[in-house]
Amino acid sequence: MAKDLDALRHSCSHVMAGAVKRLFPKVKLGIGPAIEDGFYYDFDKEDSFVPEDLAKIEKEMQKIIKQEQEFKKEEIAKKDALELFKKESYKIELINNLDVKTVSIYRHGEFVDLCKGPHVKSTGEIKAFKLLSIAGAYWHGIETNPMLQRIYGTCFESKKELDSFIKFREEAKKRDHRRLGKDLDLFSIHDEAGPGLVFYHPKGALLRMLIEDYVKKEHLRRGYQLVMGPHILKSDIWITSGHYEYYKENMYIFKVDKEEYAIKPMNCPAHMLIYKSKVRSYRDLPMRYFELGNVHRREKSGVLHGLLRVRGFTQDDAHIFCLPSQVEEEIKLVIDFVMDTMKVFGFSDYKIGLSTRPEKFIGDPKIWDKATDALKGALSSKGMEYEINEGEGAFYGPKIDIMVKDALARSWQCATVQCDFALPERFGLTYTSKDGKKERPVILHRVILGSVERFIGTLIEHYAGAFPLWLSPVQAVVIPITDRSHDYAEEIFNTLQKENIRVEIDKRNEKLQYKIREQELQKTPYMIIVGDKEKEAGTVSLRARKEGNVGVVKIEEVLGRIREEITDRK
RNA sequence: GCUGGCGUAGCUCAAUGGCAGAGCAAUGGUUUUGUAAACCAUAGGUUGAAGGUUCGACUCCUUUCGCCAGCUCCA
Repeated sequence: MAKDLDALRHSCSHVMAGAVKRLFPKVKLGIGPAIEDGFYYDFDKEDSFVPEDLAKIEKEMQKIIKQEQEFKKEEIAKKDALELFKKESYKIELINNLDVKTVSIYRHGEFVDLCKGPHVKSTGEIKAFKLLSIAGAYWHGIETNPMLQRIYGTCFESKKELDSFIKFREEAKKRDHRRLGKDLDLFSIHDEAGPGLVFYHPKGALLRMLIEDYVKKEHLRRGYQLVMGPHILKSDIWITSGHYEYYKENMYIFKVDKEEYAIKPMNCPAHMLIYKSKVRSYRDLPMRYFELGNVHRREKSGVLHGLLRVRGFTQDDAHIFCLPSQVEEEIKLVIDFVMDTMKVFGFSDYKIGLSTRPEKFIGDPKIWDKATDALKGALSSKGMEYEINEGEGAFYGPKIDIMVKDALARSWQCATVQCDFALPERFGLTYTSKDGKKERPVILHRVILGSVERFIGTLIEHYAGAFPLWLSPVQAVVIPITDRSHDYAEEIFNTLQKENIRVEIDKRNEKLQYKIREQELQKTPYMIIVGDKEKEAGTVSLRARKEGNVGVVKIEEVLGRIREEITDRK
């Protein structure tokens, strides 16, 4: 079924290109594939498309669809294709790069495109489509190539599916963490202080603390040791680590008293130095150093995105020093750790990628193969499905990436495990083996959440701001109805606070409805409403997020309910 | 960084070359309220910044900073 949908979308992209060609005959065609949520087509056009053009193009597409033009495939000789597309320089380039004698082309109406298909039978089969946006995109996705104009669209088998897709996008927009971050007063980012630098407001800082506390405890429980390094290190260290050569563009470097320092973009060197501070035995391994390491990277301005892509962030970073024979077992433990953690935070939708040796690499290819096999072995022993990203590994070792999907169905990398053959070499790390020889340990870099910032961003979108009770910055609000019940409300407030429940009291001179509305918008899990009746009977009126009015209960009941919900998380 | 769009009060937006405005929020009052927005009043602005065109610029032009949608890169 998915294949049919791809053909439909791909056909729709041809129809769009046909319409664009009719309206703007001078444009040159790039490529136009089906993608996960629809399709796009890249065009080279002198002046840029404007949003109004999308409506015009859609109208023209409707005409083509109405005419029920047949998609016709032809196999033609390469030289004939070169002649046919002689005005389409991008197509010429594609044809020249094909190592074949004949190429296939598809026609509908007057439009013809180099294409291997498949397509639907007729343009009339396209029932529900919509053009979504215009954006720039490099030819072949290479930064140094000319930038073409890409029109994104989507297409479904029915109007109903299209409508629900559009609706999903609107819903997703509402839970944008940047919007919710402001509405829920969690964090802010200030131009005047620097883009990509996050300020945590009291509720955001509390949320972060809760996450970090959990993560720290889990690491200690799983045999990691907590370490800490400084925020600035001399450039010499970055020369040793290789970052100075490979990563300088992204580093904040400065001079003090003729000595050059850099703000750390990564935590590795500190952990290397701690390892190196002593002679290590094979008996010590594996050693697992963990740090909530705050790093700064000068990311390109165009890539910054709320909390999901920032310039200063905190990684739940660990380096595992181990024997080559321990790699697979350690990776299995990391995968377990990741899966357990994702479950605790409520994520179930993720995708795993395994990146293999790139063209430029360091180390012995045999060790690479062994490490890659260890990664594969760990994944398959866990019965996990993964995609292989051929040649996408870092120059220093292969890696596993675990992506979590956000509300806009964008995948964000959270957890990653990377083998590293470079750093032990560069820092001259050794351990003494059984037979008394100096050997190199293998290093695994790994993060579980990835960056705390990014993780909070995805959490906000995942829960649409309605965090589970254990993560809610404010767990309950006591709302007195009139000032006659202020004393009683305070009594209740104190009772909850004594139980370590994060509670607030709203004594403002406002109507009950008004206060409730505000707390609903703040996604507060529990509202404890007290008026004359409750005061009289020694009860409270409980209102729960999602459920609405629960009714009149004893405060002990509320406490029990909250305690249970908090311990439920694991 | 690149392509395109956008930048007006704390927030959401209006004013298309001719007196910068509304709703919400804030503040002061009135109201003592029963499960998603009571009422009145007050205050709030070098229209992101700098320069230019013009009798006159939120509006047009240049530069710059930032944001947004993508591309490239990435935790």
